[in-house]
Amino acid sequence: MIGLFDCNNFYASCERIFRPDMEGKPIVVLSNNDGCVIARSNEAKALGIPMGAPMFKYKDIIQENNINVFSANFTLYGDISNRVMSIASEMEPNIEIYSIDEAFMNVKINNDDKLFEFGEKLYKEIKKATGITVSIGFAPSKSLAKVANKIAKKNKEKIPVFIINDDKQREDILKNVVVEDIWGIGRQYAKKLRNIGIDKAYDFTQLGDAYVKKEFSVVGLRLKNDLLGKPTIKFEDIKKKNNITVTRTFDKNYKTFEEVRERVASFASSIAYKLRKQNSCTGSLIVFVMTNRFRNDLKQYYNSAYIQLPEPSNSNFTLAEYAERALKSIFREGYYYKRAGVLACNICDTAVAQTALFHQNNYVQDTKAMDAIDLINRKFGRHTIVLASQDIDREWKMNQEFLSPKYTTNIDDIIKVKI
DNA sequence: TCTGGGGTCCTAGGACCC
DNA sequence: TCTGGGGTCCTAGGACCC
Repeated sequence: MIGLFDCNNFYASCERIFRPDMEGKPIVVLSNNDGCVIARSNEAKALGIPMGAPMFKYKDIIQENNINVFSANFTLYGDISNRVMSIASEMEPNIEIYSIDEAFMNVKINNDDKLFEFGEKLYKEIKKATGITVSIGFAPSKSLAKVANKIAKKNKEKIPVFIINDDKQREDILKNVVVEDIWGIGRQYAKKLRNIGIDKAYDFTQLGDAYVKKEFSVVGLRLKNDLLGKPTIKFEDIKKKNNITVTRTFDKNYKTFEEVRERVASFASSIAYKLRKQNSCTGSLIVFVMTNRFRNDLKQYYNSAYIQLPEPSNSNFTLAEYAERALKSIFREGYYYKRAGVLACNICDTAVAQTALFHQNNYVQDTKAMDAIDLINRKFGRHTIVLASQDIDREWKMNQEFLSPKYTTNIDDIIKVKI
């Protein structure tokens, strides 16, 4: 059976762990730069704050209702996530971490009572060790586990575990699931289905294979079979990322090449670091810049450049150098830039990276330098050593007005208890 | 004034190879 | 009138997920 557990209101719950006074009170968590609402507690949802709400448009509602606001603290969320995942892995090592707050598990139990027991134990262990509550669904396939998970989440009073384990029950449930709620059916596909009179997940599973494939591609066909209880969407344990992206919206408009270059160099360094963490290199980069798409009064510009590296690399030096070259090719004077990003494509394992025929890179030296930099930055803080092209004076600051402490990762932020 | 960030997979078309 | 068959790589775009 496939299990799926999912943390409830994850970011908001993380903020609550060390703020028990926030229990039962509305909380929202904002995106970088305090731009949009990206997480809400149940109380905030009930007050009608939608997902993705721009902060400046909802300021009044937030104040009137005394909603507690937090800036995104991804260091904290990432650390809590690691703890949750490691507890789950101890109970079932066959686990696919699907996102920061959810994971599939391939459990070798097919008895409802035993499954429920397993789910209950998982719920309690995670709750006890981290303070986070999860909802758990079990079913023969991934998409059905998603459905089961959703039902479990609605079960407010009991232990949130739900099992789909027989055909009759599965059909009855799918007859009550609207197409919008199917995992893998988004806005466009839902519209398409509604247009041909398909409203429920069950109706979708009754469509012909050829038709589904034509209209929704092989992805849709896989989904159909998966919903029929034939596990078709593969279970994959830990895999490396095929793409790594670092993009940011700036706190203000940038006009000069130097300002944007600094950001791009930092993004490239950050990508290099992420590559090293998963033992990968990238063979090429994409760099993009764009103006503020919400400002109709300003000239708009978007451009991206693809650049190949002489050979795959995960060195800050190389990536920053080539990212800058790419940036040079697309940067135009006279615009107000609001956002830029660097993408690593063609990622490969470091061990099998194909070096150039006339290999001239200082690969060995770079590797040693990167090891040393990583070690120092781990010991003394993330920005102890940066490239000269990066923001040495730390002028660039994200708007983070409501940032909570890094309770679990920074020794100075650990809470003090008076006895 | 202020509007996030990071991923996956698939398809189609163009340019190329033998 | 009729014009093979089997590939690769790259780019762009569209759909989806959290």
